[in-house]
Amino acid sequence: MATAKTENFTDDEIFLADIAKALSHPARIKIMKLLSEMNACMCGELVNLLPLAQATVSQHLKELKRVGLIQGDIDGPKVCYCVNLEMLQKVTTDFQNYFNNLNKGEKISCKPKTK
Amino acid sequence: MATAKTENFTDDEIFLADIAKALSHPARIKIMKLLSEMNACMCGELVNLLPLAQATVSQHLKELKRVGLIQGDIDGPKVCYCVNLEMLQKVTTDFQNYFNNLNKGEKISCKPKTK
DNA sequence: TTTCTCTATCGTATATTTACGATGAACGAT
DNA sequence: ATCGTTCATCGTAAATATACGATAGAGAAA
Repeated sequence: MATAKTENFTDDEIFLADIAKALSHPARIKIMKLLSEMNACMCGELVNLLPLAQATVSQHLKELKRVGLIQGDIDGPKVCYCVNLEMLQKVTTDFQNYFNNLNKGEKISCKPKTK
Repeated sequence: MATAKTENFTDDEIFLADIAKALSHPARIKIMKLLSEMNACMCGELVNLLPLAQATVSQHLKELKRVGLIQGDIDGPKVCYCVNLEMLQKVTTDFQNYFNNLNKGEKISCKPKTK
């Protein structure tokens, strides 16, 4: 026992945390929804559907692109964004496994006296 | 069309983003795992299992408590932390629904020319 | 070519996050 | 009462995130 202390986090832990970070803003949660509903969507359309300036939307898109959740195709002056299906499925199963394992181990909780 | 623009985000979007934020650090991903594996755990044990100072671990625990993913019971000078099962199950199904809906809408992706 | 549209990036301001040492409060044990 | 243990909080420094206006570049359209 008492291993770690200087030991770093695992790749899995870092991956899950990074995806969670990419989804840690309501705008990015919504962008994912919008992109999936519309199949694909220009950046400008997203700007119209969000209460944010164009530069800000572009930044959020960049963060989602960073982790691979979406991709953007240049189409003339426009950019067509869409969900990256492969990554989405990996993320879906990875989080499902993570949450299911958390549920598994737990049988007894602490006393109700929550601090 | 082109509704929104000043419209705020929905409660659902804010909730998912907030949970994602709580899980957006490897230490917090790991703390959830450790608490579920050990059923319940003193703060000091977590400190020994993480490459972080006691004050920092306490901060991470606070963030997880903030969104209700864990709870802590005072037991004399110690505090016994554990996963909040009800919240965990809500979060599990909420994220499952979110990801499944994202997968549903998508059939066609953009051209491969990812920018 | 000039102009227009679309989007990424720059610059910047503000707020939040992360991390740690130090301190203090709560409690058990002596 | 005093001491040791456990943990939260304070103070603080550095890094990161969020937001926007302004600008620049890449094409389409004229």
